[in-house]
Order: sequence, then structure tokens, then C-alpha cells
Amino acid sequence: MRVSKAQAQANRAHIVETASRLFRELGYDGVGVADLMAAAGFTHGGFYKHFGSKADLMAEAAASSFAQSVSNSENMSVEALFTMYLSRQHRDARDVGCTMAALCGDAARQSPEVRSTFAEGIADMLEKAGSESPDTSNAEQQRTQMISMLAQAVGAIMLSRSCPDDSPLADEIIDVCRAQILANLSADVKG
Amino acid sequence: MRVSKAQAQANRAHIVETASRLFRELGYDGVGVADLMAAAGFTHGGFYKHFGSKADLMAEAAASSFAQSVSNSENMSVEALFTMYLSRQHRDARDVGCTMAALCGDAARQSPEVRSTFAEGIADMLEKAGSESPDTSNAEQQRTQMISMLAQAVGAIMLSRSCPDDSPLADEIIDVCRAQILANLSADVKG
DNA sequence: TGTACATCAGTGAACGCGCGTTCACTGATGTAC
DNA sequence: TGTACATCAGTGAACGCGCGTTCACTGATGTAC
Repeated sequence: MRVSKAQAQANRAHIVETASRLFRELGYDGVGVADLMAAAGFTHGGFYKHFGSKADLMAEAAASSFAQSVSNSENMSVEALFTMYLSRQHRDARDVGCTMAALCGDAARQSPEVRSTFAEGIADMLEKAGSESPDTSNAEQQRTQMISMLAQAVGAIMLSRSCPDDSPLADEIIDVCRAQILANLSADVKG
Repeated sequence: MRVSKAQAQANRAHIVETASRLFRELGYDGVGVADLMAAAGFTHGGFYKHFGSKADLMAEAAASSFAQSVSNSENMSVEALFTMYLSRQHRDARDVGCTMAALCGDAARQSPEVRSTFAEGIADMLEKAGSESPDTSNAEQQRTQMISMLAQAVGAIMLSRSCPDDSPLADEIIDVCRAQILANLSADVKG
């Protein structure tokens, strides 16, 4: 049965958001098109009225979550952002957490479209973080530091998640990297 | 046709090593048992004479590559190790590169056995790196720094790989993180 | 504004395909005498 | 040492299953008059 244009658009957005959460939680290969549509409240047949393929949806789901991340970090200090990012809560809440940390392993083996989306997501996050500081005199150094911290934060979450749930090492990695990044940031203010 | 005990053991080791390379290159879900056995020079039926399941092999393949990494880094300075690790060559040679960087995204969604293997691999690498320095007075600080650098290095490779092949950002991430880590290490010597 | 018709979002059965795993079989290896 | 037999690594067909995708169909929505 046909549905209004506005409703169809809303349904589509809902499917993208559901996919974004499920992919982050279970990985690209861990969710089927049918699972995904059922989770969104539809049957699988309608999928191809909205998307060309599962891979296309992956690119859209990633783009959507990156845009959301950038808008969520609006008006947040870099310190507060990394404190949230490098927490056990974030590590344990994969479905609503950072898409880079959840899916960059999968992304590396996917289509150019998905990988372009990731590159843009990374670039946007670096730009966003750089624009937090009004000091433009050492913009290059800020970018350098931001890249290092982002790599460290993503790496820490991913390594921590690859350990067993009750592993002391999993917690240690998170805690050490958070302390290190916050120390770097406060040293930067002083220096 | 039956094969000598020694031959069977050698064949088994060869399958583990082939799997280790293929999983790193294509991901756990990207390689089938039949593909894998064919790549090792066998038919798929014999697989279950050696392994209980594909998941069991994953744990063995990871353990094997971790052991190899530790032995390969024998008699190598930490500086030389990170210089190799944070290179475009390493990023582009996934099949023979670091298993953490290639598979920790997959590992996070796998069995406790696989995740224990990863935790042990991380622990071994930290221990190995700590033992490079004869200075035991600040062992704790050294461990902290090693965890930070490992997270940053793994994160940098993974983020770089998630960008398109020709992306300037992909190279920038590698180059910036290598420079940062080497600078930290030389500051440490002075400090 | 009311009517007739085209559109198309959503349904659910069906498609071919490749997956992990099982199994009866083969024949060289290992073993007991 | 030689012989008879049990073992078992490796083979290749077959299994059930779930995957991504297609398709004929439905019926409310959108549109033309």
C-alpha cells in the first residue's frame, strides 16, 4: 500500500538510522537486509525502493552518523569530548558510539564510496576540533596534535573492545589513553 | 589418502599461516573455509580433521601471527619498530602486516577465545617493548607511554586504511603519527 | 470540488548462490604379531 | 624383518541454511481533467 511522500521520506531516514546503529553493533556482515528492515519495522522487499544495495546503505549510514557526531560535539570543549570518548561507557555502547571506532575495520575492505565517506568524516572531525580554538597562529600544529589524538582515541577504543569483557587490560588501555590525552591538552594550554 | 604424522603437522601449520594472511587481507567474513583450504593447497573436506570450526582457526591464526610479531621484533629498537609500523608500506601490505590493525575490528565481535588471544597479544607486545629498555626505575611510566603509542599506531593504520587509496589524508595520518611518536620517544631519552 | 486513473511505497514469495559443516570413501601410514 | 590389519589425513559430493536481490502484486496517494 502506498504511503505519503513525507512518510516515505521519514521511513527512509528511519531505516538509515536503524542501519547505522545495527552496523555499529554487529558489523557490516553481521546484519542482513531482512534483519535490518525488520528492526526498522518493515519487510525486506521494500528495501530496494529506497537503496540501490546494502553497500549503498552502508555509505549513507556512515555519513549520517558522522554528521550527527559533528553536530553533537557542537559547543563542546575538546577536553570534554575526549573525556566522553575515552570512557568505558563509550566502549561498551557500540551501537550509539563512534562509527569510526565501530566500523573502520570493515570500511577498509569496502567500496570507494564508503571509504570516501570515512575520509570526509575524519576530515570534518579534524576541522571541527580545530575550529574550537580561536587561536589561528599555530593552526598547523593544532591539526597535527588533533590527528595524533584522534588516532590514539580510536585505537584505544578498538583495542579495548578486542579484549574480553572482563579484561583488566581493556580498562587500562582506556584509562591510560584518556589520562595521556588530557595531560597533553593541558600541557598545550600552558606551553 | 593418509599422510605421515610429520606431514600432517606441517600441513596444519601451513593452513594456520595461510589463514592468518587471508584473514588479515580480507577479514574473517571475507574468506570462506573452502577458499582458505584451496589457497593452502587442499580441498575443504579435510578442514575439520584439523580444526573444530572456522572460529577456532581464527583464534589460532591470530595467536600464530602475534607470536611471529614478537619474535620478529626481537633485537629491534622501539624507534625502528614504530618507524616500520607507521609506514605506507605497512598500511598497504595488510596480509603480512599487524594482525591487531587488520583484525581488531573483527575480533571485537568474536568469541571469548579470539578476544583472549588478542588481549594476550597486546600484553605480550607491551611487555616486549618494556623489556627493551634496561631502565627499570620508571617501569610504570614506560608502560603507560607504550600503551599510548600502541593505541596511536594501531589507530593511525586503521584510520588510514579506511580512507580511499589515493587520499592525501590517508598518508597525512600515517606521517603525522610517525613523527609524533618518534618525537615523543626522543623527548623521553632527553627527559 | 469531484472523479478517474497513474504512480509507487510497501508486501511476501521466490531466485540463485555461497556459506560452514557432515559424511562415506580412499589409500598410504602406523602398528601388532 | 615381513605380513596383516587398523588408523586417519585428505577427498569431493551433499546437507541445510541464510544471504542479497528480484518480482508480481496491493492499495493508498498523487494528479489530470
